Amino acid sequence: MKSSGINSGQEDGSGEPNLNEQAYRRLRDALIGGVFLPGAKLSIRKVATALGTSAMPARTALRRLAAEQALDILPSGSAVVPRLSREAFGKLAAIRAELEPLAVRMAADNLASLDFVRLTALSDRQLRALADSDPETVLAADRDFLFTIYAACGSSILLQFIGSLWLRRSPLFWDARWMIMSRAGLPHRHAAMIDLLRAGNGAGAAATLREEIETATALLLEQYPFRGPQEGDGLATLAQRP
Amino acid sequence: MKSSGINSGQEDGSGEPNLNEQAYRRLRDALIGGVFLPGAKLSIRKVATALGTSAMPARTALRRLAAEQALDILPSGSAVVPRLSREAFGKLAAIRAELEPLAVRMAADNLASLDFVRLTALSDRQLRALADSDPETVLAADRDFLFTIYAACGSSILLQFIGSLWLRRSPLFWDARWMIMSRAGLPHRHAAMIDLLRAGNGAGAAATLREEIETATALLLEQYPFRGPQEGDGLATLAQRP
DNA sequence: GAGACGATAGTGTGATCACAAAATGAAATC
DNA sequence: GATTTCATTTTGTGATCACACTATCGTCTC
Repeated sequence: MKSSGINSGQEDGSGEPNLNEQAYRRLRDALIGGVFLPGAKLSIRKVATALGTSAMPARTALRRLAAEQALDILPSGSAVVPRLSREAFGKLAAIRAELEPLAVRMAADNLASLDFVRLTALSDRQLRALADSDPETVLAADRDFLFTIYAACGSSILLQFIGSLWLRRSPLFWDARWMIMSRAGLPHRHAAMIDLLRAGNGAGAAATLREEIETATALLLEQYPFRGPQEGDGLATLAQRP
Repeated sequence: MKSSGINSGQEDGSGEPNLNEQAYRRLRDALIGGVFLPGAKLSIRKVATALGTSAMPARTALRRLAAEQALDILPSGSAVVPRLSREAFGKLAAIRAELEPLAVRMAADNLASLDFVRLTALSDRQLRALADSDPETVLAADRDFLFTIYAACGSSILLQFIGSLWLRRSPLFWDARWMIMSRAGLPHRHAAMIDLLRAGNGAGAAATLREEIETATALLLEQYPFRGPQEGDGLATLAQRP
């Protein structure tokens, strides 16, 4: 991926991530890692304290995540981790089912042999984690696998949109991780996608992914207790994370 | 559209838009209206002066627009109006061709008779503006027509994504407005879409829209002088707009 | 004319503050 | 127990400032 000289204001002049960017990344990673439960309120001052910064970087990061749809804003102005209704989750999945296969199709001609080495390793890693009942690694390997493909699509906007969708539903997915773990057939599809992509069949790989998204969505729509109980806000855990 | 009690931090307690939101809307509308040329730099202090606020609302609005992909951020941290390459424009259109028909399909069952009255009026308005050689109204009627449909899709995220795509390519579209005006067949498709939607054929309307997006994209990819000359930054015009 | 250098102006970032609004908890009332 | 009221605390917003970095411009040298 070539750098276009355009970034998101993420580094100071020396190339180090500035405090805005560090706060954003830590919050983003915390969202992905299930630190916050759906419905958790994130106060600027409390996040700043947990991150060890003044209020400004926390505020900027929270507002950025809100603009990216990862967080909602209450009428009071407070940021809150989205609590997805069954309907909202279904619609989010419908958007994913359009955008992620598009990214696969766009990426198909750009994947190099090093990418395939990496994809194979990630697929294997997921298999092992599944056998080891390690949901965190299963979810991470899944994410890394798909984003390795998407990274080759050549569209930073498309990557951003997909990232937003993943962020938005991360808390729910983390909450549902044991349900997802019990689902059969997951690793075979990644291996199948690798084979299709190797064979130059981007459309086939895209269709396989679409089916995977739709299958996972149907499972969750059927089994996940939308609007389950919520406790705690996760800020103590945020302060402890690097 | 029902309010979910969740907003984007856009109003103070009394329901008035706060300064952040006012600055955001004015900048957004200025982007849509072609006030800024692609490549124009938007300094926080200059935008604040033009808007008549302190730096904070301007800064917040610029960062929000950047997070939404409407603006890019240079390595220096300055916000800049995106200058789309031919490739980037083509990819942006590919994303539109996935998301906007999805919105039409999702909206099809939710459109009410008042919506059709409005859609018909907007289609007629666009016809008149086309006859009157009034590009601003043509583009505005096109936008209002489509967003009237999309508003019924039931997904705030999808609306946000589509809005982001429209914002990002607005400066270019404004620049290309006379080229777009010369294109034949535009109003017939909106009338056809209305008929299809009335008949409950959301998939047909979505396919018609997809064809429209792809036709317009092909025209611009062929004829628009990507990386044309750029002058001025538009900040004086921003200060004058309400 | 091209490039390097230095001075100056402009710029974004992060910190901090004040204020008004929202949230919270306790006490009183029904 | 449920609701209302009130006092207090918390909270987001907007303003302002200082600082370090970036951009610009003018001058000098080759």
